[in-house]
Amino acid sequence: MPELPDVEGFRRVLSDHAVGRKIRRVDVLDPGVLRGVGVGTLQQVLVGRRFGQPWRHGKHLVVPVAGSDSAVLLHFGMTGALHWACDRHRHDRVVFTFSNGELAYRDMRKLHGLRLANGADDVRRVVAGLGPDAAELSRAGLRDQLAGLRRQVKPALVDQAVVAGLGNLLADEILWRAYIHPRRSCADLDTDDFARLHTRMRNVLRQAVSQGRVPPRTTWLTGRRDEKPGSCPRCGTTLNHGRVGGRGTAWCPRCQPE
DNA sequence: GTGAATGTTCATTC
DNA sequence: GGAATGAACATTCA
Repeated sequence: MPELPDVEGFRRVLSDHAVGRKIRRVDVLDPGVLRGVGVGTLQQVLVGRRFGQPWRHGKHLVVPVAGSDSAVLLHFGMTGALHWACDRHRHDRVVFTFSNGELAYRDMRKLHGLRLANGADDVRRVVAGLGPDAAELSRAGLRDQLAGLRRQVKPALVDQAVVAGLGNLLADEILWRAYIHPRRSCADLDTDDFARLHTRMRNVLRQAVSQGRVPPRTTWLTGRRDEKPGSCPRCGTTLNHGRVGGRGTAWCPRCQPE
């Protein structure tokens, strides 16, 4: 689930409820999600302190710890989420308790997790390997990242080192809207292709970010692909399904010619 | 039992 | 060196 819009939603959850509140407790229900930090250290650094304003780059969420140079780094893998003031769930892995409620880091598959950065350099290293954030990317910026790459366009879009924040579903959604076949080479894209790609990307992100998720609407490709095969929301043609860059991919054979 | 699932990383092979 | 592929991580679901 978590792509850029979802992580932006988690950022808002944190920002709306938890920022500035004193952290009363940190309960690690499953140490399996802690990466490179132990339970004791995490509690020592956090309990009694407050979170500062969280920020996001791509799918990474950085949560500064006020009054220290540490920061909690969150990545949600494929099944992670932040929930506020919820009933305990079996996949809650870490729970932060504040005076006004609880914040749970919930993750079924535990593919990623929670790290602790010590100092600004540590934080910088997180972002260092990532491309520009998809939501901030200008048209020229997008072209700069993709133009001339001898790769298929979909694998390039989901490569976090090229553009940060797009995942499997969003990439398919954007390509479908831009009338570009996922297997086309970046090197083949012309000025019009880049223009459409950028416009559609911004549009999809704006709508998805406002909802904090990729909307399940049936006017979106994302809302139809699970019907297997499902039909194109625009022209009604039966969708194609295949593997591109090793990932399950859906596209409309009519709107997105090879 | 099998395969696939919205993510990332590492090894291998062309 | 780049790019594509497959496996690995842990867990659930069809």
